[in-house]
Amino acid sequence: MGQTWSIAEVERETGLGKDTLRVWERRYGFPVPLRDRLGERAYPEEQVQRLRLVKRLLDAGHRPGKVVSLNMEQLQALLEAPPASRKVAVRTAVLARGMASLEEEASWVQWLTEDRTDLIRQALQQQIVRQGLGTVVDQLVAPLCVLVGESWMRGELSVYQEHLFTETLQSVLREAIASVDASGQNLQQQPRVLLSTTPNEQHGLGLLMAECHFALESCVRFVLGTSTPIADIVQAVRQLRIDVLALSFSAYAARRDMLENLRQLRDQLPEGVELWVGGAAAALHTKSLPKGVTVMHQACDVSTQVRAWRQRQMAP
Amino acid sequence: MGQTWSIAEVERETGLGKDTLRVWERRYGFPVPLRDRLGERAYPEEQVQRLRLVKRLLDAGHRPGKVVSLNMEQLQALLEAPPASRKVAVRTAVLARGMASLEEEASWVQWLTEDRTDLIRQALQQQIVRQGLGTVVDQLVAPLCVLVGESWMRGELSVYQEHLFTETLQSVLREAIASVDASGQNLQQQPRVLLSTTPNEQHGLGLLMAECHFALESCVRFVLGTSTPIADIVQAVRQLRIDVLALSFSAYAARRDMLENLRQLRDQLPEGVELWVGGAAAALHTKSLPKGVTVMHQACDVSTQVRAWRQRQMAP
DNA sequence: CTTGTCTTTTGTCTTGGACAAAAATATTGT
DNA sequence: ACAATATTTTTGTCCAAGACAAAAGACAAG
Repeated sequence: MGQTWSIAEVERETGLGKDTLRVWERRYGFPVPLRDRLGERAYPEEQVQRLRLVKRLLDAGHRPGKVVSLNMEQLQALLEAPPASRKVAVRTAVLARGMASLEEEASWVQWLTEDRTDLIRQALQQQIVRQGLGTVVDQLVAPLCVLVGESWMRGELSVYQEHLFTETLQSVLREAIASVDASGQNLQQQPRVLLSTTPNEQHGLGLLMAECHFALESCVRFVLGTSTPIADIVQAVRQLRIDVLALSFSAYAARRDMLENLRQLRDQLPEGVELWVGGAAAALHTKSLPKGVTVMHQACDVSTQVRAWRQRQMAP
Repeated sequence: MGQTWSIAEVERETGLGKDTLRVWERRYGFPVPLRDRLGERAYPEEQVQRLRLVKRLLDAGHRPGKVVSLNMEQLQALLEAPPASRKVAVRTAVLARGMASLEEEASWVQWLTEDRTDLIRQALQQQIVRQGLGTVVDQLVAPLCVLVGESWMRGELSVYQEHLFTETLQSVLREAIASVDASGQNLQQQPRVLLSTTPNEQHGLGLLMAECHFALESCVRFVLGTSTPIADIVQAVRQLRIDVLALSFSAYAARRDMLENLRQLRDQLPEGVELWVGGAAAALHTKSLPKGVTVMHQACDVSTQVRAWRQRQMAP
């Protein structure tokens, strides 16, 4: 008799809300947890595993009604099939085109499956020296993230390997930023930039890639890290006399939350403060964004926009 | 007529669960939100602000029944008063004793209120060169975190300033770790260490301080970052052939979750893998921990324990 | 001062119904 | 044939009031 999970534990473990889990039980007949002596739901390990696969498929664009009641084999089959939604497929292709060759791709992910983060770190550092930080971020790191996301989706990578990958990238990029800062500052007029993510957004990698470009352009940067409440972002913008607020939204961001947060920010920010957003979130690449929000479709757009900003400051 | 917040927004903004907000309304008569045309709760800004203060008092050890129904002035008064709970007071005193002098304390926090993170960064880097990384982590960084926590509690610091502080520390410590690694490896037998936090624990600073000591002892380190599901921690331990699993629990960790997670880990980890825990969580310093868990009461305990581990490996 | 027992407090879980926002599908116009 | 608009289906979140166990406080006894 294996262990069982409470509904709160399953929420943490799978990222599916309590209300959602209960309503699926009613509608689709899965999951149907056991009950403990108190009548509370007790999910067996096997159902939690199945929920993990379902969550992956939802993130990949599938619909609950189609996948929640499928059994393990059917879920596995779908995960290995090509992306269901056309939108997802297109976006992936756009992002991944930077990678130099198929062989290279294979070797990076291969290293990850073998837990050789030391090799990844070393190779990245070498590439930065050879090609420069900007190029590496745009043409290596960004496509690599997409690749890793896909491999993870297909179940070729464990969660821990993805964590390890993220930490390795962070470490390398932070080091690179530090050495950019050390190599002297440009004296032109520079924007004061605030970098953050909105509440419930825990992914800081996109922010770090953006910071690389801001650092290369010698901007004055203030990094708040992930998941800052809206009210506090606004306060920081005011007190730090920020020119540009840069936000990042990951692929896991809920469309609804993202739009709501952007709307609130645009309303509450002082006149003249620019709002730049980027990241893998699909909703960013649609037209439904509030006015006054600038979208970075690729990491290198940051550099372009900073130069445009300077021009605007010169001749207003 | 100002804007209002939905219950989900208030949950994100204050950290108080939906269920909790509803049950407070029943029991204590606060908050009593307006209702939108649909009958759903719409919290006015003023009540959200009051909830933010209540949350701070709860984190400081006050009890809901005593503080939820207080008005703004009464809450403000309590926040400026000394810590209510004796336990909290004791713990704070222990941790803060490292700081060299009262004047120094004042100036660090002062810099923060003036948003001079550049000065903090610079001063820390200087101190690392003068006194060494280990000493700085134990006697400067750790007490500083406690001080900042207290100042924040009293409302002297904004949320964004606390975020800024955390990011600055992270940046400095990561750089320091990188240069320790660069300065050559010890060839003695070293433990393979996995560093992480359990689900819902977003604070990674404690982990980073621990990593400093592990780095100084030339351990082989794998960093998973924050909030890794238990099952994935266990898998990582197995596949990476880990000797020591190091976890960090912040002051905001829920006692219940922490004990449950530790129990599960201790059950699922392979024989012979050590489980070391540390951090500001009050529950760590009680005796109610499962067997087979080693507590680091201070950051420098890490170095001591690593040396002890080596001895045990030599003569088993 | 510490240790064990009793009482109050407090967060989380329960049920089934409801509805709007999002997505998919059908229908219309060019 | 294709683009824009209208209709239908799907889906997540919210509501209510009640229940109970784990945590914390109070009190007693060694």
